[in-house]
Amino acid sequence: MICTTNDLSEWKDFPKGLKVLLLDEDSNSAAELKSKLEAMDYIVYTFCNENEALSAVSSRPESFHVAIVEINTNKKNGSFKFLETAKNLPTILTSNIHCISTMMKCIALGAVEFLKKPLSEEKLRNIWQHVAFNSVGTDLSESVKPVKESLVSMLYLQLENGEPKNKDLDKTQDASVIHENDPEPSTGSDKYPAPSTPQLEQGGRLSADGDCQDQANCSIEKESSEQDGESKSVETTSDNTIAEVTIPVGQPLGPRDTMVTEEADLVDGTKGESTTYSQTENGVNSKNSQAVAEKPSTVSGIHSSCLNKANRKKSKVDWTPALHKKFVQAVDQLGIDQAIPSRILELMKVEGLTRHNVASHLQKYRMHRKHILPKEDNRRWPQRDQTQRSCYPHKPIIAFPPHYSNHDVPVGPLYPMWGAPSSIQMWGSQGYPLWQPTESWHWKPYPGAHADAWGCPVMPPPHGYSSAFTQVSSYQNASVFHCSGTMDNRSGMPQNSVEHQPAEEVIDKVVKEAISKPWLPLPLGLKPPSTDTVLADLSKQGISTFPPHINGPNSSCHGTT
DNA sequence: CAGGAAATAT
DNA sequence: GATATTTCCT
Repeated sequence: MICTTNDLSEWKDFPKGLKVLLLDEDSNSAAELKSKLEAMDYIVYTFCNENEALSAVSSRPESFHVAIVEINTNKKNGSFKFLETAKNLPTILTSNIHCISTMMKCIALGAVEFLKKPLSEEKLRNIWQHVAFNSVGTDLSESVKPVKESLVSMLYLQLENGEPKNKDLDKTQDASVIHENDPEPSTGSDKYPAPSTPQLEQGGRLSADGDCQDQANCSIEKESSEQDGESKSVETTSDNTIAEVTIPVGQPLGPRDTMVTEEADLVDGTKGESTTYSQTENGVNSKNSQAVAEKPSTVSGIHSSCLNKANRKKSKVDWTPALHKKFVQAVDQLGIDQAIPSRILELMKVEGLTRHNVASHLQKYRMHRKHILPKEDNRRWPQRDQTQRSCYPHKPIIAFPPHYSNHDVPVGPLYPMWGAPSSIQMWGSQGYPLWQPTESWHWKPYPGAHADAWGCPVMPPPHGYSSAFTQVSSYQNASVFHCSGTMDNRSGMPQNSVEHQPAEEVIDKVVKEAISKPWLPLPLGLKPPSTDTVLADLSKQGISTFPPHINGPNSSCHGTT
């Protein structure tokens, strides 16, 4: 959608050189596809045998930029295996079968797209979008470099193309910009801290609007104003790469890959400089390339690969759900009382983030907690719906807790999902855990996982309980279908605040995990039962004594590490 | 200098 | 109006 047909036609020769691995057991189909792809200048490597394809991928991963795998009814597993094995290779699945669940599964397993056959030129033409142009730390990035560059120049060519006369204008402005902010040319990558990890974030889409001319004329003033000497933070930079720069970095931190991307800013201020922190769950490659340079227009990046630096002046931290999650986890871990900006910052380990950023976020976070939670509490307790929401279906675990009105502390988080009575619903039915709520952080990440981010359990117990959230998410990703069951409404069920309970297995697993690893934070949404509650519970079950270790996480874990 | 709250800016 | 940044006070 970002690219119009026109754009594409102008780029017609763009994908030239992009290497496509084609796996299709039907040689006819394969041949046909191959020729189509080749007609578009893709370089196609055909495989009719999955194992061969896989070995090719593993032996020379850099040889493929994207894979197109066809799956047929009888041998679905094959492609799943491919997906699972060739994780680093953006894989597009194609098939005659158009089964939503299969599609979902494929996506959940990491496929970047599912195309139904027949594959039209139109469909094929865009496959390059899935190439991880910015994927650093992968061989891929290297091999794709030429393509990337090609794309870049293509982009600018096109721009100039559209409006030759602007070129001058651009140049002029651009030049000034560069001079101002760019004391020293060349790649300044080393100067700035790189983000923390490699990820497979896909390159953003380049939107080249023919209209950019308009903006080309826009004024570019802000540039002059400041270049804070203490560049505040987020400066990532890698050398070339036009509009969007994604920096890889250090070591893989498992699920907490974090990356920072920097958008090129548009002089016109439309979407000024902005930095986006985002992370990907490691599980499936998430391909939410949100960071997209709106319009490369004015500040043509072409003249300035140095744009990076020019950019790095003032960037705005975008508290994406992922980033926020990290934040929350950090706060959790520290405990509400220990949660101070500097510590949180440390825990988050997000390159480029500053203490100020965190402080600011924390401020807001606290505010929300104070205002939102109390209300929720009052609203919720008086009702009798805890019963089924409870993790312990057999009985309401907690009697009505006294309403602690204010201190944001004591109030045990309510049950599974507090909060957002209705808002959560929306995503309760989603089927694509991969989707990322792009906007506000009212994001409700995943169904069943928890509710409002703010309302999260970052509570009193010094040892937060949220990290497991990640796990929950993963589980859910793994079982994309579980939610289907949510739909069927058991008649009698009062539509309690939260009906979309995750699949039981998921809950089980999480609970089990929580039980077996008491030292880990509880999953969001799970509330440690109070000691009293537990005792009462046990006694009702005829158990009057209990081993010491059973003591509630709640009351005892004050491990002030 | 850091944390936190309030004022500003976008 | 919300959210992020900056400023100011402690």
